[in-house]
Amino acid sequence: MSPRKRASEELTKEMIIKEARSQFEKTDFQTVSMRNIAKNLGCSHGAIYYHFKNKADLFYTIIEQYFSKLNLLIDEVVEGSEADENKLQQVFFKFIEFGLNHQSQYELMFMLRNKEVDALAQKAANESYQKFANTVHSLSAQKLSVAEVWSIFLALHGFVSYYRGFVDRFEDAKAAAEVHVNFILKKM
Amino acid sequence: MSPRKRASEELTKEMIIKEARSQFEKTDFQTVSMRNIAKNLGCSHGAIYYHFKNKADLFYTIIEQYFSKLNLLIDEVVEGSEADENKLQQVFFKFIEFGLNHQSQYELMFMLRNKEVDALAQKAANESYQKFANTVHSLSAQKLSVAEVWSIFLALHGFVSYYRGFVDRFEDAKAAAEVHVNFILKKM
DNA sequence: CTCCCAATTGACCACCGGTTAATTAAAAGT
DNA sequence: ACTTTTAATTAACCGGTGGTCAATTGGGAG
Repeated sequence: MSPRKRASEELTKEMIIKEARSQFEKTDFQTVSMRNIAKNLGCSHGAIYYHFKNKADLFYTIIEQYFSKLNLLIDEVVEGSEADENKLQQVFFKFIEFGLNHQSQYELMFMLRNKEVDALAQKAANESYQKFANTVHSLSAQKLSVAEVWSIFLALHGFVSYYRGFVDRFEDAKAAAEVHVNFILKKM
Repeated sequence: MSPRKRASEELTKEMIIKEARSQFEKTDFQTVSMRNIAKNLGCSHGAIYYHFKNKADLFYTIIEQYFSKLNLLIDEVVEGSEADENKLQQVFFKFIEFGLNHQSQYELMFMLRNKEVDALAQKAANESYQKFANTVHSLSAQKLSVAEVWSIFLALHGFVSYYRGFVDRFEDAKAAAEVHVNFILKKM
């Protein structure tokens, strides 16, 4: 019936990503659908497939951006002017904050075990962890072992993966996060 | 066409639970479907609804059993004859082992954030945690604070929730688990 | 031997999902 | 002005889900 619309209403990759990201802020991967993204954009769901090969393609594009974002957060802390001890604490904090303020993304980045998205995401996740590990290692006073850094990561991950969905924003778990981070710091 | 079968082939609640549990060992909650359970049982999916109100009902029944199982594992360790220090370590181990050998169940017990199953499961989860916390507290040499026990739980949870899906059985992560448990035990 | 009723079936409902082929129209190129 | 390219729409396909329900079946009770 209604034909195509253009010029003023051109559909761009960016628009799709933006909408997908927005839906993604509210629910999880499984729940977000191509059809719903299209509906909210006021276009047909078929149109999205002109810009993205498939759902995994679209979502991996988004995930990549969030890995960059996380890496950037770590860099920012490192380039700060505080004492290393404080920086270390801040890195832990930032990680938790990121995880709880981008829960759906964190899920896809570090929790999803899914054939579709995996191969690519796993690689990015490993790289991201390497950055984290190197940073933690170089910031710690008495140099930590590889295993210790890994345990630290797991402990942080445990915090995020538990409070995720249970709490809406990082602020709601800030106090608990403080306690947990101190617990980790005590172990080193 | 094919008529009803009875007596020899009677469908019982136990059979349904068994099959659901079995499917549940292989995939997650979302993936396991009433229809597939029925197919594997050689009955129609409608029949299942005669025995269980709905999917959540069926699955909560299963989850309850697994909470009991976890509680039992903790009890077994406590009633052992070793030193408290060793018992503590064993409790941590058993928790991880349970989590990785019953991944889908663990997911439903401690990870799923879902309106359907939640209300009931959350209560059971809290009770189960209380048991864990009390046990850890009473086994620790210099008595741990409530917050410390919680952090320990989160650290263990981090291990399980990371290796889940990444590894098939506990054995595949046993070495890593040892390292992680030692990290947690350090300085306490 | 018949009748009852628990147990079971299978069709049906109303959704959801991703994906794709055919079609249309706007914009760009000539 | 015309063709070509490009971006969008449409509608259908295919497969899945949970859930309901009238009709049926057959085992066991009387």
